[in-house]
Amino acid sequence: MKASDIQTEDKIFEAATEVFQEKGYDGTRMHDIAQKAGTNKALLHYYFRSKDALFEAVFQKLASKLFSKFTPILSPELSLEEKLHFFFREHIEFLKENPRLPFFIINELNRKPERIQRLIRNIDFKLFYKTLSEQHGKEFEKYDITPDSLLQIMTSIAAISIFPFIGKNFSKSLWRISTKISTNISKKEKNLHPILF
Amino acid sequence: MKASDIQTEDKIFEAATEVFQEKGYDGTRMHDIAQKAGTNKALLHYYFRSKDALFEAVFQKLASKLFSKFTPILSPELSLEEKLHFFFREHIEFLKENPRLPFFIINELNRKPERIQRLIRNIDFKLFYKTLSEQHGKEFEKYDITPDSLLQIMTSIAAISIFPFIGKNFSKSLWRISTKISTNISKKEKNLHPILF
DNA sequence: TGAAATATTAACCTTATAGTTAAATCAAAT
DNA sequence: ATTTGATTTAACTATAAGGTTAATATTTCA
Repeated sequence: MKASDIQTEDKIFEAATEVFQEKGYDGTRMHDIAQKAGTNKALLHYYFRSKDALFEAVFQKLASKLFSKFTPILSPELSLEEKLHFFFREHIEFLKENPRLPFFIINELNRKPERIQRLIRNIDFKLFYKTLSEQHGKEFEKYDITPDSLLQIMTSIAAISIFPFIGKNFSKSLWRISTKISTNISKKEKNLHPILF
Repeated sequence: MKASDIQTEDKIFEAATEVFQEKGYDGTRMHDIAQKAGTNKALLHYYFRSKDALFEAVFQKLASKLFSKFTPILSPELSLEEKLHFFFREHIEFLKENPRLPFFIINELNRKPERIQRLIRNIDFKLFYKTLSEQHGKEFEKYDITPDSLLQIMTSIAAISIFPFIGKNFSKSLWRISTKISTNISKKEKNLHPILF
């Protein structure tokens, strides 16, 4: 095995990771990945057999990378409040470094809904809720949190932290304009479209 | 001009609307649209010249359809609280009927960021904030809402209402499993993956 | 070293897809 | 009914994209 072996395979994998995240499966060209990796198409097939297989490898890696960030929620050392703080701090920090990741995952889960089953199969929700209940039962009662509302609450928390990254380009543009409001004098106050968002 | 004129063009447009929303630009095949519309490819080009042109028409229609839902926010007749109620009720109702719309818009805004400029160009944010201030100035002061935090708050509101639809397939699966928790006895409490979401 | 295993390249193949064309059909007005 | 212009169809073209192959280069290790 030569020294550049793993390097080349890694280069391809990294390039694929970038391009797939950026363009999605349908928008990605094998040629583009090869170019980004500094090699040629044939090598992608040499190492990964097909576009599907390469994509699968990238997806699995990225999905577990994202989902592993949720581990601390089951940690017995943290209070509910600490977990919330931890979640927002760590998770948003992570998303800053991987801004395209949530959108990518959601997009591909939508393109191939079968994936979801495979991802979720491994979760034992009963055990999950039981564990949380044992750790935070009193807090749950205090806040009237049931299995159903827990899921709702967590969805909202996820929404607030993830959404700005999903609509990043859009938010950024809005932000840029909105900051101008404080400093700029409006030049013309004519036609306002009824578009907010 | 014959009677079936508008009908055929409309059929194509509707089919295109469905397929583009479902698969995105890259994932859409002209052939599929033609089939769904009950015609053939050549007709798509006859009426809409190119895939790009057809897509552009669909996108513009859908974008204005979505954005027009935000109009009531500037209505002088409603209080801030009424607007919030109105927003959640109407907007979520609308999303129930067009579940793929937000994802579609975000996806395509990301694929062609230039679109954002064109969409946002028409918004006079200064006037927008001024109008809202005049209508709800006291409430804004009371809640310490500034131009910046207003945008943050609206992003969070949008996030909570839109996100469940964006991650719909995923949420649905989670929900289905989570409701089982209440009724089912766990068969095996073995391997729990550290995956939450 | 030199044979075997592994890596790399360029040229080629096949299929899928956007787009075209030219002929056929149809509706309506003269 | 004939002409005219719009509509529809099927067959075709060009190209882009995924994938293959066979020849060449490089590394490893007996």
